[in-house]
Formats: sequence, C-alpha cells, structure tokens
Amino acid sequence: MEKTYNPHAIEQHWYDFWEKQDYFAPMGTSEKAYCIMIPPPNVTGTLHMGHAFQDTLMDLLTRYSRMMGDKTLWQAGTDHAGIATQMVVERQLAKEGKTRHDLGRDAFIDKIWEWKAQSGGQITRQLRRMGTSLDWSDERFTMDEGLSHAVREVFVRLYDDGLIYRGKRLVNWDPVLHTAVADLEVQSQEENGFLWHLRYPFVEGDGAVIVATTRPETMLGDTAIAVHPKDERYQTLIGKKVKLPLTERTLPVIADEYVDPEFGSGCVKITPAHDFNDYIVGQRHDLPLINIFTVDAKLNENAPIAYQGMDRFEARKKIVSDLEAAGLLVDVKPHKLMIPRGDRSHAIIEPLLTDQWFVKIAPLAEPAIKAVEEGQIQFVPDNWKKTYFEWMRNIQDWCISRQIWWGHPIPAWYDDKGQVYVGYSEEQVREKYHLPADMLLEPDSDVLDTWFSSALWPFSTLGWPAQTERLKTFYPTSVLVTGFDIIFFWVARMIMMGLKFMGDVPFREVYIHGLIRDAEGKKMSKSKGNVLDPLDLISGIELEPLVAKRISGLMQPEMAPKIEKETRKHYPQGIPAFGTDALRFTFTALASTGRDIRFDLGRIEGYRNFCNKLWNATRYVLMNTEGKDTGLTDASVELSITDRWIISLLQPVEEQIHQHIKSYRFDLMANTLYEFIWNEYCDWYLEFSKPILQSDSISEAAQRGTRRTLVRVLESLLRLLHPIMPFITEELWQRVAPLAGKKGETIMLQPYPLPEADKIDTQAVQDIEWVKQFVQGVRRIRAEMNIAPSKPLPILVQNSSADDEQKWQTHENIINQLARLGSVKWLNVEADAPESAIALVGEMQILIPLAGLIDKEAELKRLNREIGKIKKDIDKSAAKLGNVKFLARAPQDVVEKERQRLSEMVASLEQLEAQLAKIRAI
RNA sequence: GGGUGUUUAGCUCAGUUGGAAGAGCGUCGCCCUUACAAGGCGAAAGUCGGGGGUUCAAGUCCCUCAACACCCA
Repeated sequence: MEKTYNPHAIEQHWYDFWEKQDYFAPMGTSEKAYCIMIPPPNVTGTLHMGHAFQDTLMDLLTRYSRMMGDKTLWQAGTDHAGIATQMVVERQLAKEGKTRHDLGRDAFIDKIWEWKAQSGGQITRQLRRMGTSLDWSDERFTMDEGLSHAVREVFVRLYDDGLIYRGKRLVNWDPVLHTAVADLEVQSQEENGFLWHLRYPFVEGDGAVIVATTRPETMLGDTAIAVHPKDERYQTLIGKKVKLPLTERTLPVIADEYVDPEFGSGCVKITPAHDFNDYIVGQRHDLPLINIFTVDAKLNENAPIAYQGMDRFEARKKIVSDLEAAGLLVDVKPHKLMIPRGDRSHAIIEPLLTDQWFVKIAPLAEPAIKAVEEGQIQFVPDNWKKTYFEWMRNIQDWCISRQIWWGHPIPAWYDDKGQVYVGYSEEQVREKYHLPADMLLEPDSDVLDTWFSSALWPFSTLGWPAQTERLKTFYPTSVLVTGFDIIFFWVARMIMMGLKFMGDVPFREVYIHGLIRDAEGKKMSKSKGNVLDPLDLISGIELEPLVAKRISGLMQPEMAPKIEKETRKHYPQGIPAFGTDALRFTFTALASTGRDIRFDLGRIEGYRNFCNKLWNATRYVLMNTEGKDTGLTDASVELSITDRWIISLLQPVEEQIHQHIKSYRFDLMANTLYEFIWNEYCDWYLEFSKPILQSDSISEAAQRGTRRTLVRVLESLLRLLHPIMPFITEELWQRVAPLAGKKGETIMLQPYPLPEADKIDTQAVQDIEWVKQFVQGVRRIRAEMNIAPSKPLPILVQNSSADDEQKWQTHENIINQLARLGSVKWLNVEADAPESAIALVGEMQILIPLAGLIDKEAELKRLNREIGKIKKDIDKSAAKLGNVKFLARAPQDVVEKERQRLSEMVASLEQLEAQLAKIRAI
C-alpha cells in the first residue's frame, strides 16, 4: 500500500466497476422499498456546490438503505430547462449568424435534440465523479416520450376538470425573450433610481395632486389616483377628478388601504396594466386596464402619437422633459429601489397583460395543505411547514404557458373563430368535440413552463400513466431532499399533482438543507467571483486556471480585476486535490439542522487528513494481519480485555449511527464516526494491540484474537463509513474483507452493521477507562515537566485500593508501553514518599519523584492551577448542596450524584493540597 | 411593513426531555516513538448577544431590547 492516501488513484476505477456491474439498479430482497427522486438538474447546467451537497446526502441515504437490504431506487434524470436550453442553442446559431427564425420551429427543435445528444450529459458525468449511486439504467428526461405523455395526460385532465383556463392576466414578461417567466426566474436587486414627483391638475378648480413614482413612463397607463382612506390631508380629494398630463384623459381619485401615507406625497398613481399591486387595486375599484407597451416594451397605440414606438426608457426621458416643460415636474430625488431582472436575459422584467394559460390552484392547494397539516408529509426541520403554509394560503393561479419553442407543446387547438379545443392530439380533439374533418384547426404555439413537467416528476419517471411495477413499488417515494428556495415552485406543486393524480402524497418526508456559502458567509455567485467548483476541490486546480475560470464570461467584466486580486489572495497556491470522499465527508459533517453552511477549505483539508488516517490505520492492520491467522479457522481464539473494550465501544456507535440517519443528523453521524475512528480505534486500540502482537510471551490464541478484532472492527467501520465515503471504503474493504472472513464483490451490497448489545463488556470498559486515566496522568506530568517521551519514568503508587492493584496486574504491560514507565514501586499509605509530582486516578496517587527530573517551581505552579480549578467547582457544588430547597425539591438521584461529586472533589483537593505543602517545604 | 431564522472558545459550529459548558480548525509547548509530520503527546482559551422573569436549578423555558441574515411585499 502507498504510504499516503491518494484519492485520484482509486476513484474512477471503482465507479466504473460499480456501474458496469449494474449495482445501482434496484435490487434487495426486503419487502421494504426506498426511493429518492433526484431534483432533476438543468440539462444545460454544470455541477455546483449546492448540487454536490444535496447529492452527497441523497447518495448517503440511498447507499444506507441499499445496505440495509431495502429495494432501493435513486431515480436519475435531468430537466429540459426551456429558456436556458433554447438560449444555449440560439447562441450557437448566432455564431453562424443565424436566428431560430431562420431555421423554423421544427428544425430548431431538432437542433436542440442534437445539442442534447452531444453536450447535454455534462452534469450527469459530474454526478458520477461525486460517486453517486443513481440508477443510470433508467435515466429520464422531462422531454422524453414517456414524460411528455404524462404531461399531456395531466393537462387534458386538468382542463376537463375545469382546473386549467386561458385568460388575460398580468404576468412577468421578459421583453427580450418575448415570453412570460416564472417568479423564480425573476431576480430583484436593489439599484439606484429616482423618485419623480409629478403634478396632476384638478379638472375643476385650481390646484393639483402631487404623486410620486419611480416609473414616470407608466403614467400614460394610469387609470386612477389613490389615497389612504384615513389620510386626513386628502379626505376632500376622494371622488374628485384630475387631468392626466400629456393626454386627454381624466382620472378619479379613489381611496384604498393599499396606499402608504408615509411614502412620497401619500398620493399614488394607479396603473393596473403595469404593476402587480395596482392591478389588485384596479380590480377592487373596477378600473379600466390600459396596456401601453408592446411585447418589446415599446410604447404602443394606446400612448399619445408622440411617444408611440419609443423604447420604455427613451419614453421615460421624453415624458419627464415634456412634463418639466409643462411645469408639471415638481421634484426629482435619488431613490433606491428593487429592480426585477430576468435571470437569463438580464432584461428588466415588465408586468404585462397577455393571454396565458393558468392552473386554477385553490382546489389543488386545499388537499395539499391538509396533507402536511395531518402529517402525511413531514418537513425536516419541521419548521419549514410554516413557510409552506404561508405560501399555500396566499397562493395565486399558476401561469403555465411560455412563449418559446423548446418545451412541451400545449395540447390545444383553435378554430378560425378562436374557439379552443383541448385533447391528446388533433385527431382525438376532432373526435372528442365532434368537429368535422375539413374544419381548420390551428395548434397552440405556446409551450408549458418547465416546472409543469417537474411537478409530475415523482410519478412520471416511474411510468405513469401506465400502472407499472416500478410505480407500484416506489410511489410514494421516501424522502425529497432539496433546498428551501424551491419549496414553492417545486415541492408544493409535486404535492398538489401527486395528490390529484396518484391519490397519495409523492413523498413521506421533505428534508430541507441549507445553502452553501463561502468562507465569509457570502452567497456564492459568478458575479462575486467567489464560487467554488466541487470538481476543483476533488481534483485540485492551479492558481492560473482558477483565476482564468473565475473571470471568464462575467456579466459585469469590470469586476474582473477585483475578482482576480481576491482569488490570488485567497488561493496563492491554487486549490489542492482533496478527493471526492473528503468533499463528501465535509458536506456530511456540516449538514446540521438545515442551516446555511460556510464552506471553509480548512475543514475539507481536515477531512482529507481523516481519509489519510483511515488509510494508514488500515495499512497498520494489514501489515499485522496479512498472511497471518486472523481467527478464521477453528483454532481457539482468546479476546484480550482491550479487544473486548473496543468491541464494546463499537456497539453504541453503531446504534447511534442508525439513529442519526433516521433523524437526518448527518453532522452527528459524521462526528461520531470521526471521533471513534481517530480517538478510540487509532489513538488507543491500535496502540494497545502493539504490545500484544509484538510480545513473545502472549499466547497464539490471544494474538489471533487481537488480529481478528483488528480486522473485524475495521471492516465494520468501513461499512459504517461507506455511505459517506464510497471510494476509499471500497478500496480498503477489498483488502480487509477477506481477512475478516467476508465474501462479496463489493462493499456497496454488504449489510450495514447492526449493534449487538451482548457484545458490550462493561467490566472491560471500566478497566480500560482506568488504564487511560493512568496513562494520561503520567503523560501530563511528563509533558508539563518537559521530560522527553523517550525517557523511562520511575513512578511510585500510593493510596491504592485492592481493585487498583488488581487492575495494575492485568494491564501492567500496556500501561508500561504507553506511558514509558521505568521502575514502579507500590507504597503503603503510611509510607513516607519522597517529594514528587502527582497525578490522581480516583483516590490513587501516581507519584513521580522530583529528584533530578522535576522542576519544583513548575510543579508548584501546576498544582496551584489544579487546586484553583477544583476549588471553584467545590464552591459551586457546596453552595448547591447547602441550599435546603435544592435538597427538598430536586430529584433524589440528582442530589445523590451531586453529593458524590462533591466528596470526590474534596478528596482530590485534600491530596493536592497535601502535596503542595510537601513540595513547598523543600 | 409582514414572516422566518441566527447570536456559545480567536474562527466554523454541536449542545436532545432544564440537572457538572463540547468538537474541529487555529494558537502555544515538547517529539522525525518502524500505520500515519496530511502525524504523536500535552496545554491555554468561553459573563453561552444585553436586560428582566419562571424554577431548588436556565446555554436550554417565558418576556424584552439589540445586531445580523434570509423570504415575501
């Protein structure tokens, strides 16, 4: 074996092996099924830290239940990401100087499929690098035939049930892409703007109202002025009329609670066709809707001629200057406001009135709320259900149509009068609605929101609407693992669709994880230049390529110098290769209850070191067991007390691991394993094993027992670790398993360890605890007195009990080895001991004579420090026990425990003080 | 403005039903002891955000204030 763990040498090999052997496909003999649906990554996407984190946890759960013997499926697949994918291919065309319109719809879609075949697999290749045990043999894509069938089926059934309708509504409109976009695809950011104060004169009489607006160009679509009904300044205005400047129109002044009297002048212009809030006010007051924009956000025929055809921002300038010229501009103040931009086009999103398809959501939401209320679905952490309810109570109808080409066509046809017919196909529509064969039908040109197909993911991927075996076995799925940001867009919609079409919830639990942030707690983003690529953490990256990667393709190229500087500062040597297992262990260890995670390179480095520790511990075990008798035959085996001790400690560890997985406390799972392996197995047990294996005087049966324990415990640890760190555990297991008498092609399909209570030997645990205290007492003095570890120490033992002496007899060997003792003398209580440094093991004193070794002053200092500490604790404890109310009201066992603790502390204090006096007297 | 969180060692975070303040990293000593220097041994370090309350007992429960973060408007 190599002396140092090298992840690169093992990872690819084992993944190829697993995949070739088809170990990821569902198997398992148990009646229990376990299924996780991957949140389908965007087919144009590349793996980021959020994916890597999420997929680590899903793989952990999947590998665990596979090892538990369940029929286990982790469903693989990607989504077709309508706008993103269309834009990727459009950019390719643009390089040839073409647009999609040059190709026409069908040819363009062919082109996208071509692109997908060639380049669409990047993220799935990256998922493989993460070691994910997804069932690739049944990978799905939201645009493939089966899922498209499911989409059509759902659309038609919802329409026939009256739950889908077509209507003119205000939607988020991207004026560059010419399509409606989802809320999630709109990102609002604070930007600098202005607040313009405009004067709208009264129709009758002198005077005017002053309104404040951040978007003066929308005034051409105003249909009212609103004030707060309780605003005393404006009571007399309500019901009056004002002239809308630059037009011939007049507007009523209305009263509405929506108005914030504190903001601006307290008078608000209402533009129902171009603002979501105004739209609602408009509906309340039955105001007309005047749309003044084209699909390009240019002014249309509803604007005065002078402005028609102008871009919205040009028009803004002209309107402001025209108002100023007319003396109607009162004031302009700088103002920060939230600007909504499309995440793909970066264009400012315009609320626009258009014809769209909607899902009537209330009837679907009601059972979905109930399912969570009644606990059919549980959120982890439970608190997220509040967020879920909050949104579900205020839910709006869902706009599902998009004006792009790549996506599921809306299965609707129109006759020449604009009458709509919905069905599976044109033929089926004619049959369904009894339309003559020669009647002209035009298909709807919109496609469906990508989230529409994602909402069906938990059953469409399993074969629905066909009643497949897979669907019966795996629906409802076990758990959904996802981020909080898509509870609304995805989680809630899957619940609604699952209940509607499967009559059952799509998953029993929803595990919500936090966001991965950078070391300073900032969100990772390309534009900040602080993103980490999980693959760079796995393989490492030199500084120059890292810099180049971070400054390429920036939305704001002016940020490049700053990003470069920061990158050079933070990663002067680039990023070293940590390996997949270290990355996965890091994510696991950081996954505490759903809170955000600051990703710190120091942490992953530490866990890379842990891999190395495991590697070298295995190396030690193999060096001492390979080619030797590890107790696999009938030959007698004798377990030493240290063997029984480590086996005893392993049982509660196994118990806890199962609990931690059940309760989704992956951080505790990782820490439990880390601590046991490093602090017990490596630090103590491997050391205990040395004198046994190296001694000539120990029986063959005892050595056989220790060798057997070394390999067996290690083999169990590898299985316990496997769901977190698949590669290194497979590599090591292949070598260790035969020595532990395990047969099998892979650790992946071995049973997960279960605790066995009868293997716990409490006597061994107590004994070894005593041994550890003994050794640590000596070590402490040695270190503080600066005595070289190699120098054997003569010690005296005093005030010992029969039990102490018994233990010493049994463990003399290992104590000698670990504490490097020279001579050991046992003194009577009455005996006069020389001046010594002291360590306590319970009542027993370990004395190290000062002569020639110990610095008197140093020992005094050390004793005083110890005494000070213990006195403080004694004071607290005594005060507690001196309180009659405590004695009266605290449970008896608590009082008893406190009494015992106090007496132990007092005994220790007495010994330390006696020792102090003795040394002082020298 | 409405909602949800967070505040514990220098840093990042655990801390289950209230019953002796924990880990990792970092820091400081001493060690190349034949599994591992990506290591070993040892040490220092906290008014648990502030204030009030309940209780025999509060990091933990309640009230209040403050700072920060996120979501919705």
